[in-house]
Amino acid sequence: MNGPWFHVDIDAFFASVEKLDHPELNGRPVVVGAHPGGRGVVSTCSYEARAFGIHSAMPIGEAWRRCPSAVFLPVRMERYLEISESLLAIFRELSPEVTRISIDEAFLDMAGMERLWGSPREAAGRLKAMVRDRSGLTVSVGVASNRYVAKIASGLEKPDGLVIVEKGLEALFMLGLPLSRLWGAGEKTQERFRDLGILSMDDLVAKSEAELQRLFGQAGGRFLHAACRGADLSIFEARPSSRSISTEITFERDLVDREALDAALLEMACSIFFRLRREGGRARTLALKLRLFDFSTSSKRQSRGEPYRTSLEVFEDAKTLFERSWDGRSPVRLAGLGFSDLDVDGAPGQAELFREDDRRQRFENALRDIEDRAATQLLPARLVGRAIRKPPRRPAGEPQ
DNA sequence: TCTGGGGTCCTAGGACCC
DNA sequence: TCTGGGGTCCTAGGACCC
Ligand SMILES: [Mg+2]
Repeated sequence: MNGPWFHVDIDAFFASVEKLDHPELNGRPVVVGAHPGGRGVVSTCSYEARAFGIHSAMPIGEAWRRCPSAVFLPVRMERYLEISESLLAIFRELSPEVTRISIDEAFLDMAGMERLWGSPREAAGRLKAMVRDRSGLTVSVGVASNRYVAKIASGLEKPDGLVIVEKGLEALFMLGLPLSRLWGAGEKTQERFRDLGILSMDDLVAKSEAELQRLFGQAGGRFLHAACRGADLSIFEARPSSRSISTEITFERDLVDREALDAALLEMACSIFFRLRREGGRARTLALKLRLFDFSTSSKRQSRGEPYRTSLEVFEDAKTLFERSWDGRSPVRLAGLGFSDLDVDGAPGQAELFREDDRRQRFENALRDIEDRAATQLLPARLVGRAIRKPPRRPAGEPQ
């Protein structure tokens, strides 16, 4: 934890990749996200689109209204992952200690790298040049003595930014920022700040940790007390393994038909179970999420004594949870299903699994590979064709 | 304008045990 | 008999991030 730490953030990542793959889009507003006219939001958009007030998480319909001439494209996650990997490889040329924290962000521990790459400014310049020359993308870099401050710094001069915070100046750096730059304090917390008359970083710094804990809870208060003075509570510490697996789908139209809902449950049960298997994990807790026509959202979960062994077991419990959750009448906007208590340690357990005389089990283990290759959905005949698929998309690159 | 999908972590209350 | 406290597990909901 000595630093300096680099936080590297790829600029307008998904939209930039689309421009790389479709150079004719250069200079045009590009919106990557849901199908315009359907239900969903903007995932990422180019800076030209941002000039129209479009931003991530905006309902796609509003983005459309703001700029009908923008190019609307679907998310091509596999492609972005591929590019993301190649950038990570570049980062690893600069430092052996690279931690990816999302598809377009990573921390580089640059401690002791001065001899190799010169000052942080020189190293960052080199990093940006390598990325630009080899991928055509630009990144924004934040440099600081801890990860929290580096993360905030990288966001200040996007795109193609570089902000360096000298060691010892972290608190001063934070004091110069509006509260909205406080990573980890989102909409609700900003609202509470206003209600409490906390209008600037100075106001927050003036509060004692005990006071902040009284106002924002034990963990929240501790976090805010540290964050506003540029101290790092190791919130970006590498996590050992994933703790949940889930999937959810917002239907193009609200559903009331039980068979169609069952088909969705089955599809989701298969999906999360296969992902669980692929990751070599075990789970004993299943959670169902429902969002109704009025956007009211609820969840129900249920634990059992032994880990799930087949997707059929998952499906059966999913139906039980669903019956306990749904009134049978209210149109359902979204259904989701997930495992919330992954146990990866005692995980693979393949020997044990194969010892059991469970034909369905073996069948599914075998199908795991097929699923990997073909992403085939496995459905009982009764439900085949009933699964809820989003309508086919328009060809990529077509302006709407 | 009409609100995605994938996650992480925290809180709080009740059950149960020591 | 009553009270307190702590730990763990479970469940529901919420805030937040990309
Ligand atoms: Mg980014």
